[in-house]
Amino acid sequence: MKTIKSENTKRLIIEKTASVFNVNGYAGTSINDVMSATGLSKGCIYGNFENKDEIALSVFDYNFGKITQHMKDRILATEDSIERLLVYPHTYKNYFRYPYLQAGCPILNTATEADDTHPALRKRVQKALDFWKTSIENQIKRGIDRNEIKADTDPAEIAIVMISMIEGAFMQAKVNNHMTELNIAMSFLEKLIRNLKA
Amino acid sequence: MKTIKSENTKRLIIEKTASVFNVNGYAGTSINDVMSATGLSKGCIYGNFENKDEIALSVFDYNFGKITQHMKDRILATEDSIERLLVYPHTYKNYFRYPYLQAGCPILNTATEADDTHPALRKRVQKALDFWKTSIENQIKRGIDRNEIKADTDPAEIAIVMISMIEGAFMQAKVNNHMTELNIAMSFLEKLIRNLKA
DNA sequence: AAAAAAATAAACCGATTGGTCTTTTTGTGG
DNA sequence: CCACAAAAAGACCAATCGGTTTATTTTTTT
Repeated sequence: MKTIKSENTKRLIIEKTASVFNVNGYAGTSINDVMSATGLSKGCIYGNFENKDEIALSVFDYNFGKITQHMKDRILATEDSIERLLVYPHTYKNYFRYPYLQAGCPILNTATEADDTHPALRKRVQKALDFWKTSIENQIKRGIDRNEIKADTDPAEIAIVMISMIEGAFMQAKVNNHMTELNIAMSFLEKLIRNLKA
Repeated sequence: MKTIKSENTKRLIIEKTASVFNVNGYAGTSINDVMSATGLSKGCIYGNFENKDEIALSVFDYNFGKITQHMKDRILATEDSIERLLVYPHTYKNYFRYPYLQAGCPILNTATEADDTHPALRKRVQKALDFWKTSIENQIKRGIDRNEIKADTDPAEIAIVMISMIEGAFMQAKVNNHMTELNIAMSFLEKLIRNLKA
């Protein structure tokens, strides 16, 4: 019988280790790290999660959910399709403002680590990436329907290009620890998006 | 006194573990992995390398060197600046043909793992990334001088956009285990490059 | 307030980690 | 062919790994 308390600790573990996993990676994060991040004992952690995998999976969902929620809020704040697409470069240009992006993009981090080594985690990233791509495509289709975006725009192509540019530029920002490349890439992406205007 | 033999084993260790580190990452690769990949004993490995760090660093240099050499060869095979720039999307479109890219782009893999955790490795990635960016910039500048590329082209901007698109698209290819996104992104990049023509 | 159940703490487990040390093998110069 | 040094093998080390088990505490139910 699940109690409120156990759900609380479960959430606490996820929240407190969200950035730990994002920084150190799956292989780089030990149960000891989880213990010190949460202040909980090993027994407590294994009482709430089956194993390390389950924690990592939950943490990924949590991190991705945070970004998704943020994007959704920002996108729904405007009606114009072009403005909606611009939410992505705008957000990543100011990524340091968002705690769940400061440690790096969870998709990028998890993808590069899990692609060859962790099937379950990899599947999550695949789904997340597909969800993201579909969201962008839908916004573009909506824009075409509303005559705000050129009719000959290829939604899939633009979605892929947007994701590629964001993730690639983000990688450079993280490794260089400065925003120069990210800003330039995001400004370029903005130009590209504005060029889609009907 | 360094003998030829020791240099040979050192090279063997690097070559045999190059893909192992690229697949499993630094934290995910153990000395045991190095032993089974090389068929050598622990004593032998530690006789040739100070520690795991030194192996990882050497392996990164090796992997990056391989790609760099390949690009250099391909680029020097043509005189035209646009064609030279196109070498990048062409190569990554066919990355599966190149053993040192099959396990993933070492820059991307190392960057996402080392950015927050491994200063020495991170510095290597920074240098590699900077070298790559400068190379592209120089090709663009050369193209402008030769009147093959539009004079108002911003070399830094194009270099950053190219690297971002390649790395971001590559990440998607690896995590999805198919080429769709990579092909679309690289085709887009080709269009973008051809558009630079004076 | 007592009993039952759930949650947490902490001792404990075998396997594996990166790394060292000693022994054995191997290649080389006289 | 022998002596010597370099190189490789393998036993060994403490620390840490993910995970289990048992004991204790806290919460809930009666």
